[in-house]
Amino acid sequence: MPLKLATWNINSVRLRINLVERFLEEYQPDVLCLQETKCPNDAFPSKAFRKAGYEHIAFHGQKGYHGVATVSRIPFSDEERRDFCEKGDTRHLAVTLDIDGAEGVRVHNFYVPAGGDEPDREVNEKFAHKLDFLTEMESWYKSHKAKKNARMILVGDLNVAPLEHDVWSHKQLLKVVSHTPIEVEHLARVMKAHDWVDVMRRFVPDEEKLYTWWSYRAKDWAKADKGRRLDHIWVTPALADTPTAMEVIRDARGWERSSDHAPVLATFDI
DNA sequence: ATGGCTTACAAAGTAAGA
Repeated sequence: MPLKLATWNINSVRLRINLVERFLEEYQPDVLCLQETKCPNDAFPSKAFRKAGYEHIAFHGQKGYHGVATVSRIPFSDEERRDFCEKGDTRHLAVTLDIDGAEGVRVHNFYVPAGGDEPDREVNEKFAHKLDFLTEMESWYKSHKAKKNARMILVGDLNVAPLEHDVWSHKQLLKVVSHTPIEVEHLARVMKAHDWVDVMRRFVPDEEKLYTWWSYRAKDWAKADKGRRLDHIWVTPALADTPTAMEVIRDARGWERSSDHAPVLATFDI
């Protein structure tokens, strides 16, 4: 069956609930994973999602910042919220989609720490946290590897743009957090831990520019086009042959009072 | 000219994003 799944760093789900509704209406994903919901659990706008046909809702939020949520038209079970780095923050949520004739597909939704300004773990504890978070992801997925045929999708704002053409200027961003070699190495180790497949780059060659985030600070973000690919969709080898389409919904970045991230939409034949 | 903006918050400036 076809499965349409989207990931979007929404930068406040309450402020932009109208944009989320528009996105669901126009693009009709089966599953939407949100990051930076900035919303405590008791204030999550579940009603709007149910009204839009997304009856299956899981969230993991806190006051003020961070927060992830997964909403779905397909039933799911086995909700899991892992506390990476024992910070007590809200950066991970996993569910298992109940898909016919299969043991289910596990969807991991991540919001990896941004890492602050200075790319040096000795002087910047936010950067240390980011690297440690990635290292913990690596060891966690290594421990999953016993289940070699696990059918998993990993999405979210990973806050790392790994390839040269995942940023507008490789040279100018080498010392800018999100594109430094040490972050790229850490992310590569996470990928290797379960032989994750980079779904977005299956559809766009490595030599082509591909972004999901554009700063609010540019006067004209579309014209400057100084983007970065911070948001990702990965699958385990068991699902490597299932992706049939992928699109960055750049249009949504231009909607009135939009998030600084665009949604990424992928279709699978599961 | 990448940081110029944007968000949440028991609210004026602070923290956070990246």
